Amino acid sequence: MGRAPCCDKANVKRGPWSPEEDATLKSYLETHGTGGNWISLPQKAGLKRCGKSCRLRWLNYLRPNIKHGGFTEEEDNIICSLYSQMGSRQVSQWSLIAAQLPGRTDNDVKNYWNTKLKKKILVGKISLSIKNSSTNAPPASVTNIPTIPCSTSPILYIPKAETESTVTFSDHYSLTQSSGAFPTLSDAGYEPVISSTTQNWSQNHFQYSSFPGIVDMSEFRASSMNSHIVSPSQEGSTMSDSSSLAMDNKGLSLPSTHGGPEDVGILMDSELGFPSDFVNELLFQDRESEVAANCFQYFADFGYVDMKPQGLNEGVTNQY
DNA sequence: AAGACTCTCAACCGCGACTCT
DNA sequence: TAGAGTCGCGGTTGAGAGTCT
Repeated sequence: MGRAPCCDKANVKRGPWSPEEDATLKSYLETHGTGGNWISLPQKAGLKRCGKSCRLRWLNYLRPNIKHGGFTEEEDNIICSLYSQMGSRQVSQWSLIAAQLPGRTDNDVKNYWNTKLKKKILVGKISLSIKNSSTNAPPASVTNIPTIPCSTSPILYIPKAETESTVTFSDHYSLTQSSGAFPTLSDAGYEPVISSTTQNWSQNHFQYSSFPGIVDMSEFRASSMNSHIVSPSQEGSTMSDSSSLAMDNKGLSLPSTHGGPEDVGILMDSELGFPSDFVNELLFQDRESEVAANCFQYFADFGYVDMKPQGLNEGVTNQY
């Protein structure tokens, strides 16, 4: 037995809102507010709409100060950083991310991620793998995330969860350590560098500058014009000219020896066989270097799917 | 020029969480 | 405490616009 419908679907209008309906809803809400009940609101306002539809229309379109389209690079960075921290199945993920972007709605952020941002991220003539979660730790609170003005290095710091520790380095990269189970960069002998931009942050907020054996892949991206671009939400439709597989976080169920169902970040394997993190544009250049060895071990613990570009390897190789 | 294909995003859906009685 | 009603979320759909062939 299913749940009772929220409204009489036979007697409500569906589909796009007309300007008149918008005006009616906006006028009513500006005068009366929601009255704490969206379900009864359309009847009071004289609209033949479902209450949920009214709520959605207001929140996503009519509400004051809503911004549409034209996401900035800074907003891109914030979304990527938060997404990679939260994973794809974090409850309230999109609303939490949207909360960090004034004027943006969760629907906007979600659409933007699914249609544009994933493509930007997935640019690169390298095969990709997806790393699953490192932790069952509670999600980091995002309400206190400081963002650095664009005039400085665009660093976004994610506060530590109770059982996690996170080191942030380069402009976009961080490593999260869960309950001391994985080596950190400081384990490898690197001291944290406290950036001048971090002076108001907690002393736990470390920024690492550069690491031998790890290179910034963003430089590669510019030259990766023959990349395989994937729209995971529409996989299959956009890949007709490529042997690459469309993958997203929900597309794989990876075994984890460390718990958590959420996918956090995405690992790739370069053509050279070195692990990399394409979300954060870092390539572990040298397996043998001290840091890379530690980090590689860190990633290797998770297992990953290795996908080779067409011509190098047919199909998908699991490396669990 | 036109049909096929792709992309975008507003809107809908179902479900878990929450609130109220 | 249980059940009904409602809210708010992520996932998904599909119409229309844009682009390609």
